[in-house]
Amino acid sequence: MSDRPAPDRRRRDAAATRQAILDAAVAAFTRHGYDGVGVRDIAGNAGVTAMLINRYFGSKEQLFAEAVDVSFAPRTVITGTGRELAASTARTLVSRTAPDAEELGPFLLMLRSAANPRAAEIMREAIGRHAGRHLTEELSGPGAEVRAELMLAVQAGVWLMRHVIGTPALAEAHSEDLAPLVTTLFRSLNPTPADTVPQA
Amino acid sequence: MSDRPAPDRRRRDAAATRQAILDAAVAAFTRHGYDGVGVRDIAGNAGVTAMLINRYFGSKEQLFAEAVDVSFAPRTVITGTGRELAASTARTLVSRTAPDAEELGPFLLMLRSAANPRAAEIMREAIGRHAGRHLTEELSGPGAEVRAELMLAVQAGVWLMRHVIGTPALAEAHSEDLAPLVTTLFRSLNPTPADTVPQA
DNA sequence: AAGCGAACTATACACTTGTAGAATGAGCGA
DNA sequence: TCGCTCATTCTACAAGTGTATAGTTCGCTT
Repeated sequence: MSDRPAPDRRRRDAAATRQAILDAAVAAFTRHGYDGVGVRDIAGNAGVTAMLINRYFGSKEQLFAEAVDVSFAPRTVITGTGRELAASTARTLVSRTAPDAEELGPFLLMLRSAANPRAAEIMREAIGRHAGRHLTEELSGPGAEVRAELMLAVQAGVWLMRHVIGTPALAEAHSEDLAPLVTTLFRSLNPTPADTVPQA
Repeated sequence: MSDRPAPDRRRRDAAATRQAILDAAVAAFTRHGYDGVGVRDIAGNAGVTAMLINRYFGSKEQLFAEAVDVSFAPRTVITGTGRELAASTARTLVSRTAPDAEELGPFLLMLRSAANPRAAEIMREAIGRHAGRHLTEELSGPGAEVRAELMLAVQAGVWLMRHVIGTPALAEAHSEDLAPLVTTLFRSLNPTPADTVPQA
């Protein structure tokens, strides 16, 4: 399970090694999930021995926590603002979940690690710290938190069905056909500021 | 990890034992995912030894395949028909994903097993065989398959954020507040038959 | 060049995993 | 009551898990 070749041997550099481990961890956890990777795999991809993980991070769990933080922090869970938020985010989501796309990201990490309760807890906290807060600010109005989390839910669901499970219609759908549908979904969660939240 | 007490000892009855194993497997895979349970756990909950799993199902993987089929087959992934489909399905989804609800179901099984590629493949096939086909028939019009799978995606996403990750706003939301939002989501995927699919 | 602290590795342990093969024991027809 | 069949269990194995302890070697400082 050596997803990528070990980088050139570093001259002994603690900071660089730590970073290499963290990078390898983000990639590996994203591809295989928390329980799907062993510390030996991660260390191997970083070009070191498994023990260094404990030395620099304390445990696999703490490494995961840092990897989650890295993956969730700067990522563009939403793109665009105001009226363009829905369409822009939908386009980004659709293009990133395309079968050939290779820019993975936090949703994949979340989906593939969700089975582990401790991992789920760690990810919940990271969402609160990063994506959730950010999204809530963008979606004004009553119940912004709930609508923000629903928007995350929709994105996670699309990632799941289109990229992880690989449901045929969704996986093979063309971007130009899929984006409008997803845009509609997002818009129903983010009505233009003057509107009120639609009630059923 | 003995989630439920072993049932009373059966008199030697191959069919009943097989069924007991299958029931225990559905429960265990739903709660912990494919990689999160061992055959010894499942067998223990069924009141037998791990070896019987191989005897009756061939392997853990084949047991999982049967468990997936059982879990996906008769479940009500959608409820109601026509104009009531969106609101009815939303109500069901919201009540089932409530924090205290204890009727689990196929979405949890899917989310918690998604990390394993082989499990994902098995589940994709089961969806095509059951839920996907059923839903597509209900959602007429062009692109029904894609919209059906998007509807599954939304449901999976809500399950994920509300029940698995436990994102605070969604987890604590009252049903009467959440159901209308989800209904809106579903409606945008299932416009009343006379309408055309909304374009962005 | 010597010494020392830090970066890194080797070995090992206790445990769990899925599954194979042989042994056991219950229940039923005779 | 015997004896056979098959449901069920026992024992075992090879592989893999996370991590602790102890050892090795690099490279900077003096």
